[in-house]
Amino acid sequence: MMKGREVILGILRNKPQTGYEINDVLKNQISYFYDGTYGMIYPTLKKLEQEGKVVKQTIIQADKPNKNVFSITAAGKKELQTYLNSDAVAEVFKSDFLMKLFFGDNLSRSQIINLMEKEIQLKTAQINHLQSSLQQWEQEGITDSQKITVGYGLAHYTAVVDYLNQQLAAFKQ
Amino acid sequence: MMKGREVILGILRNKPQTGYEINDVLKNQISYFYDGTYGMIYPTLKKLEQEGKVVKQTIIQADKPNKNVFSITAAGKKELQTYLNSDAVAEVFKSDFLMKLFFGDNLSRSQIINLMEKEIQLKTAQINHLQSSLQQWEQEGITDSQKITVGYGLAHYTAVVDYLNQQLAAFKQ
DNA sequence: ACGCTCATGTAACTCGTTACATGATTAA
DNA sequence: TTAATCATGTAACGAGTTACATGAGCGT
Repeated sequence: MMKGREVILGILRNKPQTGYEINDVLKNQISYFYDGTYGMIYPTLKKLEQEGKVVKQTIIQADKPNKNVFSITAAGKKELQTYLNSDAVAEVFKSDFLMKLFFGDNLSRSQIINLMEKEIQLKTAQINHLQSSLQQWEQEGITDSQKITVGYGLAHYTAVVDYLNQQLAAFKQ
Repeated sequence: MMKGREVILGILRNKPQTGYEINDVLKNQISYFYDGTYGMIYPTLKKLEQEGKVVKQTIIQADKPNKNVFSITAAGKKELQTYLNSDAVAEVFKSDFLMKLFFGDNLSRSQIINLMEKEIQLKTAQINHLQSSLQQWEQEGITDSQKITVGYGLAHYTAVVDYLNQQLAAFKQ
């Protein structure tokens, strides 16, 4: 399974960026299949720099905090490519919602309904997020493969929302 | 997000079981939304025992290795219930496949096709696994909520397999 | 002979999380 | 005056992974 370092190398593959900007990409562009935090980003960039996989350039700014822009090196590109060429391993999926449903023998009827309704809300919000992101990327440029990843996310989320709505209706009767 | 200890307490909630049997449940019944290994199971059982959340009973067997059967205690049930009553947090989803598709600008056409075909195979196998498990559980007894979790998994997998087949066909043209 | 099922565990390690720590500018 | 945006980092901790270690019985 991919690690933070590979994700960061992937994000830097075409364009030098700061840790702050990397966080933005994580949150807005690939949050569907990966999530990371600053506590991972900065230490990983430091390590990649020490290994010569990325190089840092400090930019002094007057009205904003200074920033460190990282670019991928040839060694970094090589590591990324090696990862990209390796076999994809099975996804990781952990669901608190399903866990609660599965083990919640003695949850009340209303608790189960509440659980399902909240899950539907969460997923609906994620669908909206993906859809609005897609519109933005289409303007900025997105590859066909990248479009497939977004479509994959939408297919997944809409399927489970439809399923849950249907089950919820049946459950309420 | 749920942790191994909560999953184990959930598995033991109705029936005392050994670490070996817990592993079986993880692999066959809830692998869709959780995965764990012996390296997590045994240390966690040990810790839960020290905390008085489970109790161990050793059973001497003649023709097989001895086994340690763990039962949940009142304290364990309380912890499980507290977890079950807490708000469900967003699922964790990490996909090596989507990562490779997203960052694979310079993968060849055939590599992309290969990636998608393997993903379809993997997911199809998981659909078959879920379906055959469902049949078995229906004989052994499964609650309505548990049936919903399996249906959720099937809805998810079939949606993405359909989507990928469709995209693959378009991509190949 | 070979591999599967049953059965339990530890030690080292890795990766990432959470919380902490700082601080200026700008828009509402 | 309050929150958001821009911007970077560390330290302690937690949870789980991987690899190792052992071994009998049963079916083909």
